[in-house]
Amino acid sequence: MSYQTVSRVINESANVKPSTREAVLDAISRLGFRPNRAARALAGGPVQSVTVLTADTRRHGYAAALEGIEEASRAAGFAMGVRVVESGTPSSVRDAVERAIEPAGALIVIAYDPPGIAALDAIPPGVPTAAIVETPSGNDGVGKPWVWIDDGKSARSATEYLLSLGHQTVHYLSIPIWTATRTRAVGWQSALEDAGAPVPELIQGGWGPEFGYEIGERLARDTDVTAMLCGNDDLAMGFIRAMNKAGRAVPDDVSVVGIDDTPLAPYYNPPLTTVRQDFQLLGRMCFAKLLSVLGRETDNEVPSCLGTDLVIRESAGPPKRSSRRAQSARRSAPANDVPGPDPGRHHNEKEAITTTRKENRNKTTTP
Amino acid sequence: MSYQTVSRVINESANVKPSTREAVLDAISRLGFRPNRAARALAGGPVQSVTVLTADTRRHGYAAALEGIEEASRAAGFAMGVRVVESGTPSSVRDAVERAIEPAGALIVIAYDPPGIAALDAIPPGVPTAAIVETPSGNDGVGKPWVWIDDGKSARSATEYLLSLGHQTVHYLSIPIWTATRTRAVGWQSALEDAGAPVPELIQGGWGPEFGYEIGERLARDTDVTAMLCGNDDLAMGFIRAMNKAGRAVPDDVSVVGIDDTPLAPYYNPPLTTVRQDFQLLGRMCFAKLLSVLGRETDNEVPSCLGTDLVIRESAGPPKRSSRRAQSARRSAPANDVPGPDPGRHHNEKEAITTTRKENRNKTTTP
DNA sequence: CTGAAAGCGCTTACAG
DNA sequence: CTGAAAGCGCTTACAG
Repeated sequence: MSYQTVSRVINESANVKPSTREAVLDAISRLGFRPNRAARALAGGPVQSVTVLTADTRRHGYAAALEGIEEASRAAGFAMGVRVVESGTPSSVRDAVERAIEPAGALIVIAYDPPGIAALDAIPPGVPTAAIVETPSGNDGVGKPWVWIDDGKSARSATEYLLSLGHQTVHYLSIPIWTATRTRAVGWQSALEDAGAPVPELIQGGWGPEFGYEIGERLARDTDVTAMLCGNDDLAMGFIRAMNKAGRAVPDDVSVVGIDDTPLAPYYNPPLTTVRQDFQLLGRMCFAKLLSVLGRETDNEVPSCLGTDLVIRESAGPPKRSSRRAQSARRSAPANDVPGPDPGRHHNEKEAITTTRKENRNKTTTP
Repeated sequence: MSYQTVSRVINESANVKPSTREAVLDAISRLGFRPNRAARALAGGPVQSVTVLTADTRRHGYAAALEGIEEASRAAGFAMGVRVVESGTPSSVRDAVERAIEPAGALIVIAYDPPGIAALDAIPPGVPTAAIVETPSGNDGVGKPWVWIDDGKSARSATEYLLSLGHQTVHYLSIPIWTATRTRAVGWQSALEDAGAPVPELIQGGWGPEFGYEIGERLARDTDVTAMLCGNDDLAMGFIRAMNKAGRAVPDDVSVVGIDDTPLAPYYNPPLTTVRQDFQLLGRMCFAKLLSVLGRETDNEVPSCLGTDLVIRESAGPPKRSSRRAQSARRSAPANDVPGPDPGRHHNEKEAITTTRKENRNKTTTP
């Protein structure tokens, strides 16, 4: 029973007599043997680890995706590394990529921002890679080991919901826009255009609540703003806080809808109406893509695009002081009948706390 | 110029002629040479990677610590892996530990919960390890490569602050208590005892806002509760939300103080008074401990214990309907003069948004 | 100061 | 089906 045979058993190669396989397996468990990853890697064994290249580890989408990747990779017996890429010169990005490749052999990159996109671009050919990206324009994503969330639809359905409540138009406070695709902005704008509503100027913010707060202060006295869609929940919370501070009530004076459905969204004051995006699942999908790149795909094709769901809570409602046009449109605004966290069923958080509601297509604004 | 010489240059061993060192260094940068980590590890080279064993990657303390570890490890040229340990049988924990050791050679464990504590216990001797732990009782922590936050002081200063506002006593909604030390609870209780205030029964919750919400609903009608200290900000936010839902105003009807100072705390409604605990710095300290375990310590001794700061915002104030004893104590309650996020300086978040205030020791309640 | 040697623990062809 | 051989890229003693 030589070492080579052990290797064969471990790597599940064919051509091992069942009885010797048994013997080896038995010895392995008896002795607590565990193969040395470094030696395997050196000898050219199969890749058993990923490192995730990302510009951030804390913001909702990133952290949740990381969690999903960790779960999936652990389930597959992979080790997972994390390496933060900072924005920098092309050569510093290349350096970061090299250092990420080296211990792992396979890469996942979260390409939501310039550092991430630069890192994805800098990966030398031949390195097994999967990526979480923003919605690719056109057919750019087909055939690539990429996954994304259909956030254009997120913005669209949130905008449509706000219009259906009777708002004359919907303002949009965006997360930073880097790519040419700007999917969320496009979803928002096209929803307005389809409804014949005026398209206000897009407001660019950052990722954190401080930007929402800052913009909120600036807009607090602007009564034209009755409905605000925010590019993520953090922006929405910062914005709501600024409104409250300025004495404007949410949703009575202004409706606010976020995007993401962060863990705190149901417990904000008021509970945040938002669009749920399941980044954790996205992370798992991305790892599945990587597995297929490595030639270890499961039977079924791994999907690339993940849908979203509008979650109606209490931060949006019909406009209070109706303008001329909103007035006539007010008739069928759906009642907001979801009063917040369900007391009795909090353990079953996902199901109990929120009411999910697929798109609401009642356009209430008339051209 | 043989390979051995290159190795010597890379590992900064002495005894290399300056001119050859130059030549090697030059060739390295010209050729973009990068040593293979697997081979180094195999050949018994120095450890250049850590894996972090943790039961969670998303909750504030964990995620922030992970971020700090990542930064510090990257700065030191280390690769960082993350492996989630679930609670399980001793043998499954041991297995997780083995799998974490193998690709890295060095370990950091976040031992805030049973899985983390079990993992720390299961590490075989000889494996370089540092840990983030709860405050050790007595002298248990001295000499060990452990770091912790002085959260007993967090709870104490928050309790003292609430008492100084004129509250007769302070209730405490705890995060889960696993260890015998229960530092936060002890800090709270001793602050009450020192002030001669009655000690209400401790309420045990979980980590997430849903527990705060649940307890809040249960206590909403209990007017004895005028001041609530929560074991973390998530609990505090859930609790406040339940109060508001039940028609009780914060801080007018009940004061709430959290612990942590999460990124959203300044933007909650109302902005949360809380005790800042810098887990990111704690993560960096922990990595420094690991470096010293590996014999690569910096000149200065790495500290083990990290202090905290009370951050006064708007969720706590003097009691409104004063009870007999609080009445007489009401005199010197400090005014709450921090109105929330500072509009003009939001980029400088840490400095601008909050007002930090070291312990406030005016005991206002008399025995 | 700098080569030549041996070995870290595995894997992949190659013989039997 | 299962050994013996060679090598992955480095490092650490050992000679010079």
